[in-house]
Amino acid sequence: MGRVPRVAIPDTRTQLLDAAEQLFAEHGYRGTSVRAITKLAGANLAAVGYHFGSKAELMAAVARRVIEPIDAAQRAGLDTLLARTAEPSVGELVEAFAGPLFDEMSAEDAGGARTSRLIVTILSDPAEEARSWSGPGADTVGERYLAAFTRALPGLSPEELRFRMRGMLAVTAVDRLEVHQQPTPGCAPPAAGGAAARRWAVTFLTAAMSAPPSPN
Amino acid sequence: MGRVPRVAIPDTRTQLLDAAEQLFAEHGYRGTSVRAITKLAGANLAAVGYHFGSKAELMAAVARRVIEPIDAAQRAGLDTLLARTAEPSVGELVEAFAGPLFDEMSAEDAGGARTSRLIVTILSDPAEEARSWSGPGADTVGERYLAAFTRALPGLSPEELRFRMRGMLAVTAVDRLEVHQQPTPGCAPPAAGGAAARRWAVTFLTAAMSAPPSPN
DNA sequence: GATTGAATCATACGTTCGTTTAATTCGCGG
DNA sequence: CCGCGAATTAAACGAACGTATGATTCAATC
Repeated sequence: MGRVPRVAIPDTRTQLLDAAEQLFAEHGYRGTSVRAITKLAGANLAAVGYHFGSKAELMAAVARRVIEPIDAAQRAGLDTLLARTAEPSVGELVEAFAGPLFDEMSAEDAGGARTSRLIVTILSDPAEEARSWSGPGADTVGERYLAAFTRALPGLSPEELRFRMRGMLAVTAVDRLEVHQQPTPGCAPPAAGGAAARRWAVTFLTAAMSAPPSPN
Repeated sequence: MGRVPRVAIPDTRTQLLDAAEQLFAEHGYRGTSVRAITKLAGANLAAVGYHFGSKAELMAAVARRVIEPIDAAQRAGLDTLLARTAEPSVGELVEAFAGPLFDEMSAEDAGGARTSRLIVTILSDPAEEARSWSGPGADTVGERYLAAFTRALPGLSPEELRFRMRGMLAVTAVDRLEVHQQPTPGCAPPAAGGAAARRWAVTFLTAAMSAPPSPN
């Protein structure tokens, strides 16, 4: 289906990816037109169709490019952790899981803001298309962390553990989201920046994950 | 600007609100057309313009109707808490704050799924319009809880406390979101339902909120 | 029974959307 | 110098969008 250029990697392609990443992050998938993307990229309107096939496939390519380094960092962090000890602590697992989400979304540069916004856009988009944007990679690394947390937190039911892991993702994603989108006039900006938020998140999430099981 | 009906409360109006709430929750604001809303409501295409003025004002009305009972329950919970003791515990504050978010979004009925989905839609919509949808009421009750948490958690910087309160909202909203939108084929459904999720959330969030301040 | 005004209706307007088509440009190997 | 294919371009397509308009229905009022 998707027409694929046969030989070289044109510069227009990456410029389209850059423009799409920025605009999708700022205005959402449906709020961004192909015309706006190609205009920002300095390309022709038909370039999206030529290089990616459709607007949806362009979004999928953008999502893959954004998620891949985060996924790799989470995977590597778990690998080094398991290479050192067979039973990592909850705090170490939280750090390895949530840390990359902050490293790739550093608040200092504009790219971090776009990344966090884009991830929330993907996670919260009601379209079924969005479910295929992230790809299967994120699931497998999630399953590995789930197994590691299961060993670190005996006595916790699988359902409650899944709830807590969803909470981890929610805290990192939504926090970064509001930081970047809301000037929040009545509130002083968090001048500390992304480094502080990363510490706060690890503290917050380690305590949350370490909580004893709920009484049933 | 917005034409307002002068005398009675027509049934069409609430049917439009119901249909809009459902469709906005399922497909997002931009993904829902006025035509789809009026068709589901069994009303004429022009009914939205007549009763609400525009699609955006309809969304604002839907958001107000959804958020108001949650806001009232949070306010009432804090009131009864403060009437009993001047210094509520962290766990009590978490229960009073996060509890209504689960009560209004009970997983058993379809309305709860719509509500949670809709709240996430509002929170994550990149449009500036969305910022005015929730109204100022949520801010004031949030400020009251912030003050109460400040007294319950001395030694925590205002910035870190704000981070943690954002985390509370994120956990409840996004958890409910994924529960309802993702069948997650490889995962058994959380048969326990909303009551268990509410206990899990209170446990999770109480531990998170009670964590000692991060080292700076 | 005529009048009034809220409510609903069919319909059209102008715009914007994603996609497609066909022509054109351009670099490079033959 | 020619031709070939990748890349880009201009232009148009049909569809769907939000909104506005004017006619029409209908129950309550005098």
